[in-house]
Amino acid sequence: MALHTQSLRWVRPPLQARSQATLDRILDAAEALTDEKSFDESPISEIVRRAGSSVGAFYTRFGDKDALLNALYERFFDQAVATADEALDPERWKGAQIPEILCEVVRFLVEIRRERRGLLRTFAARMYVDADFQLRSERLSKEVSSRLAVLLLERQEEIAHPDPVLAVEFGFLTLMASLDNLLLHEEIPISGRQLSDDELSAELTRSYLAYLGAP
Amino acid sequence: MALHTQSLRWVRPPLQARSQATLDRILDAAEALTDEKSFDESPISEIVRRAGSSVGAFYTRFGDKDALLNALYERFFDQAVATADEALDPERWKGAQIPEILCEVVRFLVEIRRERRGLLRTFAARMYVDADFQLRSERLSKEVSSRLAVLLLERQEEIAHPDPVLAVEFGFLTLMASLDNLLLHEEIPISGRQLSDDELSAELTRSYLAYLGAP
DNA sequence: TGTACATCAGTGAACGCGCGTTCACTGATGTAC
DNA sequence: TGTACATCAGTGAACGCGCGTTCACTGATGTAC
Repeated sequence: MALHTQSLRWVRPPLQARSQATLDRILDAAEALTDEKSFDESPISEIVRRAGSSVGAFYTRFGDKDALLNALYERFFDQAVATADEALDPERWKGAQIPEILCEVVRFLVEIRRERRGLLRTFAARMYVDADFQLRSERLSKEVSSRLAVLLLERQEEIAHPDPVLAVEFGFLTLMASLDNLLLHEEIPISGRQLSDDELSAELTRSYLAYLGAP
Repeated sequence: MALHTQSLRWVRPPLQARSQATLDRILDAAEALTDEKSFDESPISEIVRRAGSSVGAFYTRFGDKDALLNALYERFFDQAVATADEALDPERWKGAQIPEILCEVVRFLVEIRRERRGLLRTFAARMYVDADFQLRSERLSKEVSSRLAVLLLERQEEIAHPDPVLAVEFGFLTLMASLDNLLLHEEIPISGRQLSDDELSAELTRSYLAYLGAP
């Protein structure tokens, strides 16, 4: 599985099913904790307690606490790329126009941010503080962005922006930045009230489309 | 001075010129350090050493380390609001159209992010981790946003978006989010190369204008 | 199929380092008479 | 104008807590013959 191939870089590979299960439980417990407090505020002792494991077991898998965060990131990365591959498969969108595509993509990105809010918040915070981590997470953005680019640039005649290649990527970065700001923090009221996810998606889609110069 | 009025909430007020100077030096040293490492990685001992002060002096001003961060924020807040008041004064923009205004505003916001990168990065990271801090820094965004809104909504006939009030604020949030993502991290190459500040400003302005539905 | 041995996996108490915070003390500034 | 006293400001060594990490040990799994 791609998951394990990637994680190898941060985790001593488990050789028995038992230790693989322990590893998974530790990752799950750590991710669950991100919904409650920041990574720095989550001691290893608490993570392993929730995982029904022990500190010693932790250190047979991970070199240090940072390796855990990186492993969490790799796991998310692999899942995200796999999902993007499927969702942005050109076959799937045959005959569709750009607005249709973006509307769906935005909706999907909003949903993910809801589901894995704590984890993504942890990553977002870390990026501002750790340049290496930022580099690694840029890779994910590029990975998704390039797949989306294929789709949109096939429909270049719908794009009025003078530099479509730039526009697609820049617009995507803007979109991601907005998503992180709007959905990973506490609720932010806009023009007096809290926007629903649908309204938010609609505005973000509208913004991306307008920037590209598509209908 | 507004600066001190605000800071009162986080700082025991200095009664002598000498202690005011010490306080300023501590704030300056702390802000300078944000260019080198994160706030968490900057021990009080190092901050005060750079300020030519001492740990004890620190604790006669600040209740704890958090109070320092909050004081830094208050200081920035007051400066930012004062600047916004001046820059977005309706008098100043008599006869100007929206594109002109936004172009200037974006350019200015980019510049600030260059000048105070470390500080803003510290704030950005903290927001993801500390809900109280986020609330406080939302106030700044609203403060600036509302002044910009006055300017733009005076020119409502230039705005095609069906809900101009929402559009102005939402567009501003999107703009700020993008600025933070693009300028507070390490350099991010876009479509193969590093964009200059001018190119970046141009794209961000174009994006905001397009979303509003202005020329 | 059973036995011996090697390696993997896991345990949790103990260690130790870093850093925020305290505190007993010295020096500077201001004020009252 | 000088003196005594109170308060403010500053010093830096010492404390102590939290938490990441280590380590001596037990138990489980796999393998060779």
